[in-house]
Amino acid sequence: MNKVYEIYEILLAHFGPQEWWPGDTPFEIMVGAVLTQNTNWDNVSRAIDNLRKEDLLSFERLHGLPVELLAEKIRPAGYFNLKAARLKNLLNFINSEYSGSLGEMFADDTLSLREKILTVKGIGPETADSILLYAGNKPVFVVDAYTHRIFSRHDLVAPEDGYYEIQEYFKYSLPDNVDLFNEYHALIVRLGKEFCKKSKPQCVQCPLGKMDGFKKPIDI
DNA sequence: CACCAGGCAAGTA
DNA sequence: TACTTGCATGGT
Repeated sequence: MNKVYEIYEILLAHFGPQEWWPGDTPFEIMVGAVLTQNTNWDNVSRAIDNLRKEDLLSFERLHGLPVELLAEKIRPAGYFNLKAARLKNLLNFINSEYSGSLGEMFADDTLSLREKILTVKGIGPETADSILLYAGNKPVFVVDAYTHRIFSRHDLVAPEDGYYEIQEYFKYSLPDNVDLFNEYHALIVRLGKEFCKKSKPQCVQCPLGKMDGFKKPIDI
């Protein structure tokens, strides 16, 4: 039993299943993955509600919407001009490469699809992996700022480690399972929000605080 | 008032 | 290659 899996079990027991993005369409999940870049999900939710109200949550409707109007709809998500352009880039890519069909896109080989998505301007590693995991149900582990902060504070990865080093660490520590990757990332975000803030290094009530083999609780 | 939130790309040296 | 900066709304 390795520490990475051990932490997963502790978090699941402590928080319960997070049920991220349940019941939504892959298209809506993909849109959310772009809108949530460096942004609180509450704000993203408002933006998605604006799109839903006008029945714009489909490839055809969103692809046909001028970028200026799209920006206006997603204003609450922040960086709205930037994100409108990024969504357009992604939709144009799916249109030209997969005839606008997400089903066709996700039928592609996962690793080559990942490489192709990464060529879209505005889609980086975390957004690409979020789309693959949460919209496409592909076994790809998503690394985010919380993952880096939590696991480096617990001395399981180095502070200078980048996205791919951390992703490899998780990949080789866990079974290749979509549901596990889905739940684990959601649990990490939950833990980060509640116990591992950027400006508050001390995790007094942190559920990981009592584990053997860690230098926890983190003292500052 | 300051700081943060489920990043990314472009600019600088 | 390794930092730094712009992007922007809404909650605490």
